[in-house]
Amino acid sequence: MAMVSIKDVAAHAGVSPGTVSNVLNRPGKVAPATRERVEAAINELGFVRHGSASTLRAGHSRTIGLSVIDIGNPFFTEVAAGVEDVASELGYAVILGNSAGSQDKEDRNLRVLAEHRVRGVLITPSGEDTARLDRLREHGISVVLVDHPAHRPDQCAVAVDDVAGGRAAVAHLLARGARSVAYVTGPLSIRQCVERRQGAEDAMRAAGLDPGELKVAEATTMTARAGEKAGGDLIAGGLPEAVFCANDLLALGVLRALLRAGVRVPEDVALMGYDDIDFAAASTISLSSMRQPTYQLGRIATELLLDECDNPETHAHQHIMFQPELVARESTQ
Amino acid sequence: MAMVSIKDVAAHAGVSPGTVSNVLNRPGKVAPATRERVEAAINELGFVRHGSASTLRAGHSRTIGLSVIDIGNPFFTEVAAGVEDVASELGYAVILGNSAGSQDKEDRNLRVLAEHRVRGVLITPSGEDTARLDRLREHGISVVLVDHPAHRPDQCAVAVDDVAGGRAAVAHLLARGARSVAYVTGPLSIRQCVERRQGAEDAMRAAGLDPGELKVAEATTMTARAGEKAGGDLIAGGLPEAVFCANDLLALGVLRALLRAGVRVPEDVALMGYDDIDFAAASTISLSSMRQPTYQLGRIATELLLDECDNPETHAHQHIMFQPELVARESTQ
DNA sequence: ACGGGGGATTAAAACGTTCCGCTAACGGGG
DNA sequence: CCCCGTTAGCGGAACGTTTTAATCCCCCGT
Repeated sequence: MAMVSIKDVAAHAGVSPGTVSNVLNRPGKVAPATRERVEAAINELGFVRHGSASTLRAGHSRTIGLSVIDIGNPFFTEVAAGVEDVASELGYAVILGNSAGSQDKEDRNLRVLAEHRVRGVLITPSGEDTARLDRLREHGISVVLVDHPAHRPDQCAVAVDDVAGGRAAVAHLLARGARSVAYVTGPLSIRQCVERRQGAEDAMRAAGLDPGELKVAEATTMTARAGEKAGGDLIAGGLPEAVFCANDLLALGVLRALLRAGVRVPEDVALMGYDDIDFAAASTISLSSMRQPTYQLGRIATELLLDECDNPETHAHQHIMFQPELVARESTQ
Repeated sequence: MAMVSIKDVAAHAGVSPGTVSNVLNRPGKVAPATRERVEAAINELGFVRHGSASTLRAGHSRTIGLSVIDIGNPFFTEVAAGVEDVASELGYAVILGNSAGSQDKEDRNLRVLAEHRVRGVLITPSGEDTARLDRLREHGISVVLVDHPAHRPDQCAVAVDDVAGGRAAVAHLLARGARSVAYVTGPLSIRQCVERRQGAEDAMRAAGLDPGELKVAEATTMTARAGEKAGGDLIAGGLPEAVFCANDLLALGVLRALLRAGVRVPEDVALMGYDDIDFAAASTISLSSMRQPTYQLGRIATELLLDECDNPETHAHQHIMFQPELVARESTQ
């Protein structure tokens, strides 16, 4: 519990506290001999800068917040890895918040972040309520949206084109010769699910089919278990020639249901997932999927955020929209 | 950027800053009428307490650190979910650090945590170097080990019995009639891998077999890709009757290699994983595995840590050792 | 009517750092 | 040898909160 402060270091090195601070923050400003002496004292005493004091005085911290919808989902995990890598490279700490889809929890998390006077927040919002984010901005906290398009022009956002993704996925299925397609989706309250459906319908239309014929099966959660159930329903209701799932977890569940029922994949039914999580390739019948630059999403969002924080005058807000990439594997031949 | 401080609130409510502080921290101490007036002022002005100032003065923060080895591994993700839930319930923020198996990175992360004067740290250490953790304790930061036995008595730790897990897994395989068993492991620098092997050997011994006959295949990483390669090697080198893998990712890879080669699972080869991640059950041939109370690991570790922080005088250090549970699925019949 | 007790509130001193304005010292050009 | 420019280092105020000791005020008992 030996709290050694900058003053102790100063005394030990025979300089003033201000000089120690300079060694810490602008080493170039201090004469080499003095610097060495101070550094020696720091090591000898085991001094660790008090971040809170620093934040208080300097007016800003080296901390960012990350608020995700489901830390259990490999998609967000990979985003978090990207965020953590960049933040750690630049000496920033990451405070993690898991909203678990609840706006209440998200609010609580944002409040904690505000109290910590984080430099900025990376968030995949749970809903479309932008007021809370604007409130953060009023407190001088930058906000970058992750996997979500921007609400407003003076804001950075990094997203992936879900409409294009849905379109490419279904176009791929149709190109294989499928004429009937089912869409297994998560809750349609989720923006991504809606936009992927929209893309799927676009693809039907482009192929001269009636988009109304896209058979939509809505699962209550986006898990393998829910996918298995949806797969069973599909079998009971008459199989289409191809199935497009809103994410890989659903697709793995559907795959399992089909194989159990003796349906051959892809011969009888072609199957596509979305996200290209690791397990898509590792599945026994490897799963075709739409790859998103997930890790990059996290990296770039963090880079934008820190640029906005560190260079507010030169920073240009950007709305980045990635294009997903089709990965064809066994499940679609 | 309207930084409204406790002083502004005080002025607006016609009280002193001290009273506002009391409303915030010991609402009971202040007369109801005054309290209401202050609360109204807080809402009206949109005041948010400055956590750093609070930390600086109070000498401790409402923040804990979480340092894991691989945030991409579903095991740690689930631990993190448990940690986050408890922390959030008690109003603590969680600073996330991903050591990615590198001691350097872990060191950097611990330094950041120390600077933030976190209340305590939850860590799954990358190696066996305990000095760094002791240094944290000297700075008054409590440390709780997660998925790792305690280094010392005056310390909490929450772990799972890996020797027992390895023993149960291989005993299960032997009980099915297997006489030859292979162990597909991650790097033997990882404690868990070593202990699971030890348990496996125990089980051989208990069944009257020579533990030296356990065929050990060491993969460089604990991923499905590495497992697939190991599976190929196994096939090339002559198949055992049963395979035990150090985690589920490896097992899924082995499974894929076997099925591709036309080996029937479990008829020709029985297969066991470890961790019981969600994808074990979702695999086409569902995978038998050793279930660990992963989420609970995170929850309980956090509860212990916060108890140690909040009730230092009554807190009793605990070394909790969970027993893993065998989950038999298709891959072992 | 007076003194005292106790609850509510205040004033002021920290906490450890940063940063700004100053001084002192030094060296080179005139 | 003086003056000026430059640079190193110092002193001290300020950041927003918590907390302790002191003050105020009201009311009760005598």
